[in-house]
Amino acid sequence: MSGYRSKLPPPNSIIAFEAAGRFQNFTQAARELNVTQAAVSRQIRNLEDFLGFSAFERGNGRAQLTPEGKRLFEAVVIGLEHIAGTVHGLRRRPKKTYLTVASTISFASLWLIPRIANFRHEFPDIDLRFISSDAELDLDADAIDVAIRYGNGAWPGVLVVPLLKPEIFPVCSPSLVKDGPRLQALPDLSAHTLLDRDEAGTFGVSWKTWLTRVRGDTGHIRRRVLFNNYDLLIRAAIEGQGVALGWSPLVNELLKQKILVRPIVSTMKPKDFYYLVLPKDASMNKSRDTFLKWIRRAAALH
Amino acid sequence: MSGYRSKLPPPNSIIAFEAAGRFQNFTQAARELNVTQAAVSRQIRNLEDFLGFSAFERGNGRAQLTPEGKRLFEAVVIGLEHIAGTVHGLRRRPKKTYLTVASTISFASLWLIPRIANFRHEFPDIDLRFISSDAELDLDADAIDVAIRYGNGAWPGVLVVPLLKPEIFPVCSPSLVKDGPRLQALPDLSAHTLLDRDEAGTFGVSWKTWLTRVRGDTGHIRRRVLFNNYDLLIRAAIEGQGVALGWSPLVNELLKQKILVRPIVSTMKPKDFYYLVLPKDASMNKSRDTFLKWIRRAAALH
DNA sequence: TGTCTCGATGATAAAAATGCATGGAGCAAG
DNA sequence: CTTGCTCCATGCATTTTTATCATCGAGACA
Repeated sequence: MSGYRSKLPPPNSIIAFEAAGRFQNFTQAARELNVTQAAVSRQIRNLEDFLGFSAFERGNGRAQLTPEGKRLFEAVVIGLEHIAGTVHGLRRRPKKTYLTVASTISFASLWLIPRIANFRHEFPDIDLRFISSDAELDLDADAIDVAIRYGNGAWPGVLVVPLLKPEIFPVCSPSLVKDGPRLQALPDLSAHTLLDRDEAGTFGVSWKTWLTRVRGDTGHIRRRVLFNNYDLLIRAAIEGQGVALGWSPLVNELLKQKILVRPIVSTMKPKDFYYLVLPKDASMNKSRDTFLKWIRRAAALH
Repeated sequence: MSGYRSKLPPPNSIIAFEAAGRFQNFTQAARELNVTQAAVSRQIRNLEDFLGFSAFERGNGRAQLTPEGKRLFEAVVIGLEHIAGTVHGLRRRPKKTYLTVASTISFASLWLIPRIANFRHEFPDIDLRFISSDAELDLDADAIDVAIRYGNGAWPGVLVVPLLKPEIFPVCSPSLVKDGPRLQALPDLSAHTLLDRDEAGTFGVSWKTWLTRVRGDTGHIRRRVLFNNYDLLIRAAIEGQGVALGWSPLVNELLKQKILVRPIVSTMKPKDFYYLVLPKDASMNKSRDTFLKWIRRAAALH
């Protein structure tokens, strides 16, 4: 007996292979594994280098298991499952740790919450507590481990890491484009109801500001409806009540699912960012580091 | 289902754990895996961090599996064996590759050959061809992939990497020390037969040179026996026929096994090294890289 | 014919594994 | 009860491995 190092492909590649084989799709496997597609591609390549044959038949836009690949896949599933089952039975979960995450209401409801299921699933041992508030919170006083703030990053007494660069552009429901008045270029906005953020909102860009920045003047505005809550504003847009200003990271998912569309390509790129904000004395905290890694990756995928 | 990344310990640690569990000894496991004991120790630590319990009971100079560790070990063996068996059946061995290694006769017989079994075992797919010659060979003409040469490293047209720093000191058989004339300090050498290298040998240090360097003069020499082959010379020393000059990397193994001993601590450190010598156009060659990695590690362990 | 999606790949950056050197703990033998 | 072994742990530096980023090309779809 001489150890499995020489009898088995690189162990990491086996894990990647299992996921890739299950989905027969590297991209999906990558998503599950929380890595990029490129990483999976290379891992599979490593595996195949070791094996000396192709485990996947690439080609027509997909990756299908070859017959050998399939045999291997089945063995891997059985083997890993055997180990994983035992591990599961034996493993002593580390004490649940609590992690407090603060963000604005709109960011939480439109960006964070929709993605958080993935995090809970990946890291069931980390209990999250959310604080959503548009006021600027005191990290220490509220025992906040991580905050997400929009602004210029110049906050004293905290550590600051850029997370997302926003972009602001008109969005509306697909039905409005189809059935409502013409809406293809900036001047067409005059014929529409504009859903606007109540200026009382802390930050946020009003249509007036946006039009001034993008076209130079505001032009004629037929009707404005005001919301003091971006979440409600977007909901109104989804229902076809008018045209809203969509914030890129926040509405991306809705655009992707075609619940909202961008009738006009004009866009505005504010100087400010969404930042991750950490208490300055950020001591070693595994849960927090896990969360940070996760959220930065989630942000990279928009 | 969410992928084994979260259900299994770091995959590499599983491989290390299997070896460590099998030997119940990190040091031996490390040897098998071709890594240091430290590496194994850390891998086990990783595993245990994930598990949340100790897989080994350390303590009295050994590492014994805990009951949980044992359960896990059994599961791991079954799981890995299942995968490895299938891999074994499916794997297409890469075409055997031939690797030509040149060295001096003495280096080959005293250092390389004794260690090469390990290499063959680790990398059965690499076929080695040896060229042993004390003449300086032409790497290209003889299709040599790797040569080991002793000297100052100033060879034109080749790549040169230091491998071993030699040291030269008297050695003899243990019985000679016990039963022969007193042999504890330099002057005692006068009473002994000195086994010497025929000066015709390309390099090599004669007793005369050695004594001059170490003591200033040669003193009285009772009897010299000459060999034109270092291997034979060492063999004579082992049989108790006299005192030889041992070259540190070459006789280390014999010293370790107490087939030879060092009656006198005086030592001489020549300026020259054993070097690995590669053809300058060293194109990508996996077998060669594997061999280089192996030999450098072997050299690190003397 | 554009527009998508999917996988591959070269250049780098980030992360993990390893080596090295060293320390402490037990154990065995003088 | 000291000395010398062997064995595991660990801080620090380095090497090796992995992953990312940014692109590309190929096929699918409309």
